[in-house]
Amino acid sequence: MRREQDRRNAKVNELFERFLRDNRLKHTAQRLKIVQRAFSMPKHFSADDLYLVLRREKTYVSKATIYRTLKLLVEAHFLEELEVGVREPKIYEAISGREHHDHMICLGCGQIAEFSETAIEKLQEQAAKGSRFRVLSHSLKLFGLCAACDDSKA
Amino acid sequence: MRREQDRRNAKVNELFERFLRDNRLKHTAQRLKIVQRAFSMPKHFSADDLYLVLRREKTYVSKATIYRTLKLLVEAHFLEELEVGVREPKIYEAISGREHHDHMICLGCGQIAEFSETAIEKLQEQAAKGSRFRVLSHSLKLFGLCAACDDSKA
DNA sequence: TTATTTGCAAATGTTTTGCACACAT
DNA sequence: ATGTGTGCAAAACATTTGCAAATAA
Repeated sequence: MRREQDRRNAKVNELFERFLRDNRLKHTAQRLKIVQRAFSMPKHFSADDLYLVLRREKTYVSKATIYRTLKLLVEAHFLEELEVGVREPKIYEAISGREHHDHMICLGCGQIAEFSETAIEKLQEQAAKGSRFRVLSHSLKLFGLCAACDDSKA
Repeated sequence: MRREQDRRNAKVNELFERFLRDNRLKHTAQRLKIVQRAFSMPKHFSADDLYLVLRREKTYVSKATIYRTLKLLVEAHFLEELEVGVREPKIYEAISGREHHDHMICLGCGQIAEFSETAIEKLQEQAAKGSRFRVLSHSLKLFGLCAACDDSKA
């Protein structure tokens, strides 16, 4: 579905340009490259993954700029940030209108799978309400073994 | 309830000494001090908090030893480790036979409150089972504003 | 023109580690 | 005696930041 991918890219570009305009930010070659690639990366990637991909295709953008731009994209809700472990790099994923979801992280191979349970969300809200806590965001991660790693360990 | 606290300390000391014996680890002054204080700290503390408390009471233990011992205590299930943010220090809390619980972290004041919902746990298991994922542990954090911070912002 | 943005190198801050010495067993 | 544990300083390492040069508006 190359056509499909192209359409999505065009859409992202358009949204991003509007975002820049609206916030009086500058439209630079680096920012555009970063956004484009961020949306054609594997579902989960780190700042360094992106840096390396760009550089492999001869697009030299400094890491500082990668970090600054990813942060920008998270604030603008183009990307979501996922903390997998304290000393590990942050993982990013494109949002593109998808609903929030949670993650299952395999301790064997590092693979990250997604799931969502609106019922869980409801219970969270309920628990928070009990302490008059206003939930702004949440993070639910299951750590364990994916089917493949579990089998190979059996 | 000073009496109560003393009893708990005695119990922890006993359990810890058994743990050391069972694992053929050495019974050192530093380890004992660290464990004692870890169990009489505020509910949530960082390695550095503990380091500073010890040092205030003239117990000089190196940070390296604090870190090594806290790691040991987590492995031995005396303490649990809580990741509040990627670039923030890890937070520890004593377990002492309590059940697992989740956390609500106030973005205003940093306060950490606890809650637990067995219903959520059940739903997690269910979601995981769908992908043949074996859950070994999980982390659920709600980020938002505690009642006080929410009010002061209104 | 001028306020942003970039790239570089240096700083950050928590945690880990190598190594020589000290110490529990 | 000898294998562990400790303290120190240095390393690790993802991310951030100061600053001067480059560039979009």
